[in-house]
Amino acid sequence: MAVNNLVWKAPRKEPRTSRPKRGTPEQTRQRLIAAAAHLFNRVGYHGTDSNRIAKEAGYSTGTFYKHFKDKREVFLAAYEAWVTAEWEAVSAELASGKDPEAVARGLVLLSIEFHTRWRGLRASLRELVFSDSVVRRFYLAQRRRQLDIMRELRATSGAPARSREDDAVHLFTTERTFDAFAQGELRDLGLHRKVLIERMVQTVLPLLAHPG
Amino acid sequence: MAVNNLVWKAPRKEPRTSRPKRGTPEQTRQRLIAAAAHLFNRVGYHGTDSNRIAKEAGYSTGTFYKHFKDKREVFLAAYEAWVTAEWEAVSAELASGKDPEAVARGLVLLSIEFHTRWRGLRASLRELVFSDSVVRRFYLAQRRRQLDIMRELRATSGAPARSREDDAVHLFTTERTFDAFAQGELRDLGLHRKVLIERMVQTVLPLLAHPG
Amino acid sequence: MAVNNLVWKAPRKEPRTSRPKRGTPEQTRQRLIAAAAHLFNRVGYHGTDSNRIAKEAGYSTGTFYKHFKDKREVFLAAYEAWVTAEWEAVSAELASGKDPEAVARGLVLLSIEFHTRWRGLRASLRELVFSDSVVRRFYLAQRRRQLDIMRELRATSGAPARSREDDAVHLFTTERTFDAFAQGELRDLGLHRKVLIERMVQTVLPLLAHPG
Amino acid sequence: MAVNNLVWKAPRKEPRTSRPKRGTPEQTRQRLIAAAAHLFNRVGYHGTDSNRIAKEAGYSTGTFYKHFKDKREVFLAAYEAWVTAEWEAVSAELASGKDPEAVARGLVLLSIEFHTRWRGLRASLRELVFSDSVVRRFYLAQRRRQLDIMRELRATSGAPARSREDDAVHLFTTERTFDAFAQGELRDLGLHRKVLIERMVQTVLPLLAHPG
DNA sequence: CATGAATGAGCCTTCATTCAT
DNA sequence: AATGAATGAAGGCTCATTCAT
Repeated sequence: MAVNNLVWKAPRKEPRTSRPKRGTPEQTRQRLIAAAAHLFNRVGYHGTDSNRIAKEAGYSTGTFYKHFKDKREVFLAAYEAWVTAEWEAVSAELASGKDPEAVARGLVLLSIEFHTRWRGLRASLRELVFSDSVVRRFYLAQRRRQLDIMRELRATSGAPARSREDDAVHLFTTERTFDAFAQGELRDLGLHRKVLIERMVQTVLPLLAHPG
Repeated sequence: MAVNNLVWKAPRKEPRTSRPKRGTPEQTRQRLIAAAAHLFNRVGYHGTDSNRIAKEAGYSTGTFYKHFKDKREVFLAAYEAWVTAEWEAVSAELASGKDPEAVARGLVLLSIEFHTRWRGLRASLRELVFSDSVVRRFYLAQRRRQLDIMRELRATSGAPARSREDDAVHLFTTERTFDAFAQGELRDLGLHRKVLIERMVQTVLPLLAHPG
Repeated sequence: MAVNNLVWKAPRKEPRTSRPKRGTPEQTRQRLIAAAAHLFNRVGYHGTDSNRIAKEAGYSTGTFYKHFKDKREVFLAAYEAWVTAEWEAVSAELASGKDPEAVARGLVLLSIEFHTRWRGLRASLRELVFSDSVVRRFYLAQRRRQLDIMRELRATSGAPARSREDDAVHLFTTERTFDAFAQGELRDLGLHRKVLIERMVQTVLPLLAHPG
Repeated sequence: MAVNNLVWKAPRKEPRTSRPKRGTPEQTRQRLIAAAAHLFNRVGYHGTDSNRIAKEAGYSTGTFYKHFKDKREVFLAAYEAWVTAEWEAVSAELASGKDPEAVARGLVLLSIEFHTRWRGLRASLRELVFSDSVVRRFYLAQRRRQLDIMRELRATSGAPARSREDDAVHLFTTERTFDAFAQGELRDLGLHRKVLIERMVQTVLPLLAHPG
């Protein structure tokens, strides 16, 4: 429950293929974000062009710029939507009342799904964090928040305290591994999905479980 | 020492500024690669262009295209140079004869240094692996090689065998963590360098040490 | 009159300089074609570039590419506009009701005028027909049509039938001779315009006149 | 016999594929011309690059520019070589002592062969005549000469005098028709080679035959 | 004479963004 | 609020030509 107010903002589910016209500004905005996310995930940030986003959402070029200052702004909005959606899913899983291992497994599967769904965005994110200071600031804010949440989570679950550094390594590890799932590196590298999922479950478990 | 022939190709260190003229094609090529690496590391792959790389190396536009089909090709050459250099440094460290923990610490520090030196290249690499199938293939080849080497390494050192999946998680973890060092995320996230280095040393150690 | 539906498409005459803004796409397209024709006629296909065409039409670089895939595409559009305009003029002349010799003379003068107006385009056309297979296909389609029309024309006028080969030689002869007029070869070679026109009239006449 | 000194300059036959090195300057020059002609005929003037010509001839870039001021200069040299070779062949045919119709047929076949062998050069020629004043002057000089020769030819053969304009139309007709042979337009337009050759023979005959 | 590395003007094309309607 | 035509800076790449060796 505590987790719920960790979420920035209520998400809106939007179909991302239909071509609607005329709605509230907020609807328009959401449709544009959905279209942008869709394209970013298919061809990456640099492979997407803003006119295309508008068209894909069923709007004209100009409308796009009525709602977003520039391309980076949709990117951040899409990024935020993803983080929001993921944390909501995580909250739900944590509140599910299942036993720790089941929850850990649930979280792992959920993460894989999210990373897969948002893979293009993530692939671009890392470069933009490097090359674009605004994206960088935004990203770091999310990151700091995640570390805070993890600490809180452990406190809530009764798991033993860990250093912020350990939490960071945990985040880095899972992030990178889930990316590997999402990008299809596993198959390419001859790794077994099942085995790797098990490792991840064991990595996540200590965060949730009361000590032995 | 077995590791030595794991190295792809001898690297050439080259100055990267000044205004050279009339060199061997190989010299020119190396200067262009060095300039490209320099620029990629400063502003990322999408932040530079081939004309800029040529000028940075002290050559004109056309010279660049005498040596590389396109920007991607220098990128891959720079990437390869980095991988080569890193594996040479790793080999040297492994052959140093120091005790396992010292070697592990050496490897961690060395990795941090390399990741820092090549941070822009790495930041771009991840996106290109996603968006460019040629880069992807190249990257996967390197990756497969790294997993093979790790297995061999452990066999040589007498460390207990581990699944390929465990090795992969290890690579993912260190890769992402060293990136965090390189990109300066630590300071931004309020993490302590020393502590994190210690964690990494403990992560690397099992690869080198005899059990017990 | 049968000839009228041999015409591909209605032409649009458009001014070619000034600085237009906000037109219908079709207007813009026509202005670009007109500017392209103008430039091609002045400096040939290889003597211009798309940016220059756009500027000449009063638009910016990007606008050109909104309307044409590349330079070749405007070239073909301009070529088509010329063929269309010429056939319309030919139709009008044939429907004029004048006596055969007057019509023949009218056709010759008209052809000279058209070849002169479109000389640069024609000069480039021959090379492009050789070097560019798309232009070649387009050109051959026009040519085949011309041969068909000539046969039909003769049938209509009651002139005696001729082999397709004779028609082809006729086309080749007039084409090349009118080009010579257009390119100013006559003066350069010390030939008399009047005399040459007479020869051409005599060449065209058999196509129109009843025998005897 | 008069025809022989109508020829500008003795031709040199050169293999155009081998890659020889070191010879007299004249040999080098001829090899370069041969290579240039070969390339022009394959891909046209604008499709050929000077470095490629040099390489094809077995020389380096610089050598090319030692022998020719620029690309246009080799083009003109190749053009001249072709005209020379053709007139030599024509002379030989005229001096063969065959009856007029056989000679006319011989000339037609020979022309078709030459136009075919030099088709790319010819395709480019027309555009360059339009766009390049130097080429234009060169071309006109050849043309004037051809008209002079024709007049002389008729005088020699005893054929009836014709106006220079008629000769010009003759040249235009044959030139364009032979180009059509060379470029393969016949097949594309559904014309019969045999028939067309016969027409050409009949066109050429009046130049050679005594009246009556 | 010959070499071939180097030059750089110039053309082609894309795409983020603006603005008149 | 929405439209979409238009913009033009920014790259990508080629190729005729030069020049140091």
